[in-house]
Amino acid sequence: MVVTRFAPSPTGYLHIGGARTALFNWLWSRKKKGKFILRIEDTDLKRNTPTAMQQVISDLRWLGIDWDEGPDVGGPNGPYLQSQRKDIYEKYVRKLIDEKKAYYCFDTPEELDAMRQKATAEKSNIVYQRPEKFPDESEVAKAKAEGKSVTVRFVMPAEEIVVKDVIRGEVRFNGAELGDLIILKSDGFPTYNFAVVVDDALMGVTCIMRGQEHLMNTPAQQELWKALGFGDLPQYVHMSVTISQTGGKLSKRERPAALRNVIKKMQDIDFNKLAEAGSITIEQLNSFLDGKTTPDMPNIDAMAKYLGVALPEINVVDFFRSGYLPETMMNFLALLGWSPGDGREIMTAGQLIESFDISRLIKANSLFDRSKLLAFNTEHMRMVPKDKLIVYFREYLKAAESPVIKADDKTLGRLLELCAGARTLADVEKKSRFIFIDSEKIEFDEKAVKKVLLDGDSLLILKGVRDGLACVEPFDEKSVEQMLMTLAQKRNVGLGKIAQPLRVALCGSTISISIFEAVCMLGRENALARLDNTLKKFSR
RNA sequence: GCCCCCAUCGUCUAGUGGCCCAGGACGCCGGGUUCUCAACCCGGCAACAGGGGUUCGACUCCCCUUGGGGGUACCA
Repeated sequence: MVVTRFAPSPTGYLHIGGARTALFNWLWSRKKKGKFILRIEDTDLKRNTPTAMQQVISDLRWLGIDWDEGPDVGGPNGPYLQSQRKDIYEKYVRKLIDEKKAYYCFDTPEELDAMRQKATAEKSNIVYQRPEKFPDESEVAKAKAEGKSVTVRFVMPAEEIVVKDVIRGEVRFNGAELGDLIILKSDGFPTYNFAVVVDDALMGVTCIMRGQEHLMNTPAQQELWKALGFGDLPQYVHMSVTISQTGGKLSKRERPAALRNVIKKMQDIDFNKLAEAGSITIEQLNSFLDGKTTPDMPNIDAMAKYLGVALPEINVVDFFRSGYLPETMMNFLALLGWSPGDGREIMTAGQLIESFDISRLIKANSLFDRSKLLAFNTEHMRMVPKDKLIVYFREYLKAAESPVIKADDKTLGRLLELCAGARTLADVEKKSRFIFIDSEKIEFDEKAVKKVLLDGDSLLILKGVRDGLACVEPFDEKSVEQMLMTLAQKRNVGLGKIAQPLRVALCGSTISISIFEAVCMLGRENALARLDNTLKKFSR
């Protein structure tokens, strides 16, 4: 049976690279009717965020990924939080020490740092010098009593280590250059490289699919696996990584970096107000602008909101907030480094599972291209069943705190219909929100007013439109359209000359849903009042 | 510095020695349709990083160069 896993460390929201790794593991387990495990790698106490695990879980669920074993659903191989498996790791560390495959060390971080610096200065490779004789238990007890830090290192065989990778074939490493890695930290927790091996083996993982940034860790993990006597090695699959448009691995750093660039390019920023908006001090802001420190994501987001700039989406939630569908994300991510081979691109989860195969994973890194993502979303907006789309839309509106949320499901459905061909849920919201806000709160786009409202005899035309709307019967989309068409014919102008001024008069901008339908949704009274308002406001 | 991985249109990719003067998709450009935006329809531009081999024949195999990415932690 194929058993795959996704093992994030809970440091924040799930970002797009992690989501892709999770997705491939999930697809493969589903395709092979095997198991998919979610494990949380939280052995670094310093880095863990208390809410991060929940964020990762909800992001995965939003994407449509489920798991057979995990911290929230349980399973026979738990616990699924590494921080709760300390005793298990200790047992295996003990085993290695007893077999002389691992040994105690008493170096302080400062000493190790000095060794590294010396090596860098000499431009030589840093390999830990294994002692002639391994410290025994009495020495350990003594060191502990003296308050020295105690770690455990694995004895790396000084020979060629060949890793068989599904994507890359045989990759050769020199064990002597790898050196003895620490497997148990002085705080008693295992290091990543050790914990992964123990957990993957104990949880029965047969296929390890992860980013190529882990390829260098693999020879050590493989040797550890063998030294621990865990039997058949798992399949290793080191996928290409997703790189960002600015170059480099797609990472959380991109959002702060983008904000920093925006701030530097902008003129007349009140830095005090900006810091206040971001809930940070002016010193912290300056330090951030100098590239020395990075505020937390909520502070970054708050500042971006204050400046009215859109930061590049990096985390799964960013895409949700920008109005993308989970179907889109899954589909698009799956096509980064993989393709079904028959030219199909737009696919449902079912189709992805059906056609997925690790043998078709490609070696080269790929760039995350937002304009193609937008095109994918446009397709999925069309494909998702209407009732499901309404649910998504409502979730989006809620998160965006949009006034459109006041609408009932029927209206939401109608709005979605009217916006057939829209690229994102955000577009639908933008085109319809004017219907749900008070007339006094309509914001007029300066350009639109100048170009459409104050152009020619638009205001005069609007007076005619007003009279027409006042008496058109019945007050429905058809009749309104008919009335406006007749008006256009009478004045011998195109419909655009009538509809555009009306649009700007009612919604303040040149972009909205069908204006005939919008008029009806507003209702006669409302529409007339808003029209009067506008007329009064812009008539000289 | 050292180690590892990678290299087809701007981007995602198809391509496993002849089917390829390289196919699809997004984007872009031109045109059409339209009450706006989007969508839609028609047409167009656009790539095998460079240099050596191997072979009757290389996008496909080998080597070098260049370029890109990753790693080099008591992070994961």
